[in-house]
Amino acid sequence: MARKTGSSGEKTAQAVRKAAINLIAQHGYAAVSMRQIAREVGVQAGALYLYTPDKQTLLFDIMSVHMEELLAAAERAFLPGDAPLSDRLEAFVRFHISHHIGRQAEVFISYMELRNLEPENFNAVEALRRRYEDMLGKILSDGARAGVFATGDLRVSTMAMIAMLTGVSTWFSETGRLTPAAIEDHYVELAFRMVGAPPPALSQAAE
Amino acid sequence: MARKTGSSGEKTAQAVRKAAINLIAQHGYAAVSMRQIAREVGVQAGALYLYTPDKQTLLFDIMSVHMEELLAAAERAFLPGDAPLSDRLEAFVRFHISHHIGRQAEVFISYMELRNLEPENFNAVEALRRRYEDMLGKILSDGARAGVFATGDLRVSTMAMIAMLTGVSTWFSETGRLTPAAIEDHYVELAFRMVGAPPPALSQAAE
DNA sequence: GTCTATAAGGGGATAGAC
DNA sequence: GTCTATCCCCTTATAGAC
Repeated sequence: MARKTGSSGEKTAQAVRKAAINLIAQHGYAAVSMRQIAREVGVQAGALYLYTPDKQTLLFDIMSVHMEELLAAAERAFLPGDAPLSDRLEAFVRFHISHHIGRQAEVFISYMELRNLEPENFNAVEALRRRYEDMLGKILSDGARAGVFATGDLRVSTMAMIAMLTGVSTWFSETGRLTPAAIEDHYVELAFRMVGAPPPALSQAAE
Repeated sequence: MARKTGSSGEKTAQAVRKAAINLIAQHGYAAVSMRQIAREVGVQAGALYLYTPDKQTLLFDIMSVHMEELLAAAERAFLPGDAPLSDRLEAFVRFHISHHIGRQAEVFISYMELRNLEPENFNAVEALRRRYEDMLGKILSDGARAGVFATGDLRVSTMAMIAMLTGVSTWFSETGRLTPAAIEDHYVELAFRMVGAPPPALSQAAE
């Protein structure tokens, strides 16, 4: 990713990406001009085209890199299918919260700017998102089949849990009242109760 | 709201509002031009300024009217503080889901376009949103104090539940597999389990 | 690798005719 | 109540100097 049009400085390429992420998260893709990004980086507007063929590709790269990092990190954090279901759910929740807490700008962009992707790019990003959702879907469906989780409609429960968890990025603040660890614990508790299972920190007894 | 600059046709005013809502929800405030809105309405761009003093006010009106309608409808749907807590939570969840299902465009705008509001307008909309969140917060804190709901950290639980419920607007489709009534039921179940209370459809026994 | 200059077009908003 | 015409500014992207 981070497609170069020439053999330019890697440092500047990263600065462009970072500036674009911050500005787009703050003001929105359509509202941010290439001149603004250039000013933030400390170069002239024309120089940006050494690092991206156009503005649309810059957005697509931000979103697809974010989704690919999310998937790769999720796959590393995931427990195999033969691990206890409560461990698998807990690992997913803790991973999702901690990953999202440190990436508020990217998360925001990946939700908000889908509509500004050209159709081909949109489909690519959506496919990655669906793959991620399915990782939780698999845990919940395995749990429902095993009688450990009560999911009702699986798709609704999956979407509800993802929405609940991702919501952390709308209010989390580094300087806030709660530590990331405390927030993780809390969401683990909520997620377990949501599927009618005893939160791991409280007890191992059946409901 | 829907501030007029003159005494113009109410029908056109509504058409402008509706076109703006649909276009902004689809493409984003910054990406939609006044000319596009005018084309959708079937007038020339200049004529729009009979119905709004400027583009920013058009956005603010859409968002503040949406939030005020939400609050007014919520207050009508709400049960008094002396009603059973489970009834109050169920009423909130059913109201929230049904209200949001029919207003996907407005809901989307009210989340996405906050950053495009000028500071004064932003503060006004945020105050309305906070008032709405506090309505759920009150139900949960009353329930926690009565020992009926397990909320852990009240603010986290409130934000998590709002995020879970509002998420319905990202995937609901009129032509989808599930009816609004079935979706409502499902979210009621999830919400009750989330706070460790027995879903009303299943039983009235304490946990 | 970055700059300046510029092409080509779209933006919000207003004036004044009808 | 709406239209046409227009002002002035900003946009993305490219060309060519350094």
